[in-house]
Amino acid sequence: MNAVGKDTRLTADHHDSLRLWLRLLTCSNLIENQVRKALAKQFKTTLPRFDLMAQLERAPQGLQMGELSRRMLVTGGNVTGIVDQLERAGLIARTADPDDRRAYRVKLTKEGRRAFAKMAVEHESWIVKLFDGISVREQRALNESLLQLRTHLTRKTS
Amino acid sequence: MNAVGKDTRLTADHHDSLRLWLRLLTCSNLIENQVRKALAKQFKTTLPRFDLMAQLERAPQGLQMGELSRRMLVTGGNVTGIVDQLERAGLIARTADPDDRRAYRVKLTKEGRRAFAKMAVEHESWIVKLFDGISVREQRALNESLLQLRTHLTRKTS
DNA sequence: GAGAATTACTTCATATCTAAAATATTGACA
DNA sequence: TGTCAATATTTTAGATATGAAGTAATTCTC
Repeated sequence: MNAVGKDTRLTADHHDSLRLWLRLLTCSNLIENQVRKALAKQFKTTLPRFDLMAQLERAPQGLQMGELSRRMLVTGGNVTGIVDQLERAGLIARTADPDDRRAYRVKLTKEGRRAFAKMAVEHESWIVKLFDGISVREQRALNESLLQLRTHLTRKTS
Repeated sequence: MNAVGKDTRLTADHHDSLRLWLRLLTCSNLIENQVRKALAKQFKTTLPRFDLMAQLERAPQGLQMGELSRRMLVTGGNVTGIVDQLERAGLIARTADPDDRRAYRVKLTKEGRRAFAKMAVEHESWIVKLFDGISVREQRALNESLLQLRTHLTRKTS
């Protein structure tokens, strides 16, 4: 392949990456908007609050603020605000961390667990409905590709 | 397949959809965070501003506020705020729409076009770097899958 | 073991973002 | 042609977001 041919190919690849990123973002935003609207309508809550509760649900021993921040891919200041809101609503609680007096251990309250359980069932059904029509084979392929991409990005951006 | 078997399979599929969505969101957020930081560091600007300018770059005749809102997948009120900021910075301009006195036609200024051209080159190189290490074949496959998904979601959510 | 660097968290200023209400203009239609 | 729903935009209140600065506790290091 000559120099011009190579340049052309590289340029095309560049545009491929860009287009890939834009499509990824669009798909993500389309789903996010649907879920946000459904959460607001059916449960009077928001996506970040649901996300935070979902993180806690998977960690019954509780999570530190910093750990929540890392898992949710948002800054610490942001987590403070969301935790404040959920705590005010009685859905989660800050408990003292026995090993580190700087840190909290944030946990779901009993009411929080009950509320989340209800929302999680509905949430899953919304997602299933959104993907309904995409073949299981295609979904599995996408799932696998995105796992690879996530691994790649995590390594690259950490 | 008996009833129990079918239930099991359906449940597994449900979890597949959910996991697919979470991976999509994570990948999207990881890239978004990188791009946001790079835009802030190198160009003292933000992702929504860059996005809005990118939309205008592709539409030399200008776009109405509502059209920007639809293309960016955000609400109209949000667009008002971002346009205000960019206009204050002299990068875009609201011009009267000759056919509709309710509407503006938002356009890049000459300075806006110049500024965007510089940013776009860098932006593309960041994206290429982020995907560097994922094979071209894999990127194309993902690209194709996401196009399908986008089409599917657009139909489903409109 | 005292001082320095690090870590965990909050606070602050500012920029997005949404949903809903308000304003102005357009277009359809009886 | 007057009325009235629909459309284009802005404004408002409130919830997320970020980055940076501040406070408190821990850990590293000599």
